Amino acid sequence: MKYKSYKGMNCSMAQALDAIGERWALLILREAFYGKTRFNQFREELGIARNILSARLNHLVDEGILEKRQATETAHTEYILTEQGRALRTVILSLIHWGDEYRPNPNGQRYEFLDAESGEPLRQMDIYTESGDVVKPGMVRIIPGPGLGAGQEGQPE
Amino acid sequence: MKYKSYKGMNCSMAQALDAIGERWALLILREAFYGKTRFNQFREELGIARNILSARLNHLVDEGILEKRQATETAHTEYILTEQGRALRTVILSLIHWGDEYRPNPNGQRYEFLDAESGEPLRQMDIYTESGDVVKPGMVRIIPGPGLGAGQEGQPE
DNA sequence: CAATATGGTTTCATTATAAAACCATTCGGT
DNA sequence: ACCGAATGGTTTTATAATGAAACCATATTG
Repeated sequence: MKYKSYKGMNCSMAQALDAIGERWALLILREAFYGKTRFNQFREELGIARNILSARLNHLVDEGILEKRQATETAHTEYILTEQGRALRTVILSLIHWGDEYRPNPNGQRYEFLDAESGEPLRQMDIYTESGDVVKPGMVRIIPGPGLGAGQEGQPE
Repeated sequence: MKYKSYKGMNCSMAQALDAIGERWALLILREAFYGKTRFNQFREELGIARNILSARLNHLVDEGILEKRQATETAHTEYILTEQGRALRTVILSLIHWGDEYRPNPNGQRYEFLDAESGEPLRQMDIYTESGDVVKPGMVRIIPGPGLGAGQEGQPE
């Protein structure tokens, strides 16, 4: 793969987008998050071309985000989220919340989300300090870390 | 526009990805989040081709995610996050956190994030119930909402 | 044993991206 | 007034990714 890859940027977000930034990848992962596991489930739900779906699933398996399994007995293939894949839930839910807010479906939300244990609804995704206060938009301060060559300073939004 | 656009899926996450899912878009928005505002700042920081950067900036302006301004006096152009754009901070920070965790930069993080008011570091992005409990991976329950159902199943095209 | 389900791969036309060249305006100095 | 650099683009042209359709190989079902 030569066209893509933001490699050479030693930046973790670019690496993240190398793993999941291709067209369809996040929608596939959303379906996985919703519990879909099979090739044809993804295909039918998303209307994605077979060859592209195949390429994406292989890529996500290579990246360690999905795991490919042969279901015993029934002998069909399953694609299951790994721990890395499940860790993308914050990305997925942030996107869904943003879309619900700024690009809403005229018929209302397709799904609603609850805590499986308590049955409580979820909070909107937000940014918190370690002591639990909400950080307001524009109030994130960005400071250089060890991975940056000394000098440049990031500014608040 | 035939290649892009996940239209026809009446799903807010697909709409979100139509707005910000193209190659480079999220990296541009990250730079905007970091305080960059100018064409050449984006270009130099990201190494993106001028024509593509131009196309992306125009698209993000059309989507209402960036606002284009003529800086008074100095007469240079500025691209500023709108409220919609700032609301993508949860998406951006989720991606950065995931990348830091699973695709770390060998030299360490490029930036660290603090609450501008208290100076406190930020929590890892996570999912919370309305009463403030963390929802563990795999413990989100997804139930059908009003947008699902009646004669509209993700009919592609 | 034929039909169907499943999970693909191959081919080819279309579309997006990247690099480089070119362009127009403004600004700062002499 | 003139020169050169800075800024913010647009226009080519080659290459790479995508999408649709056709094809294929096993398994299972009836």
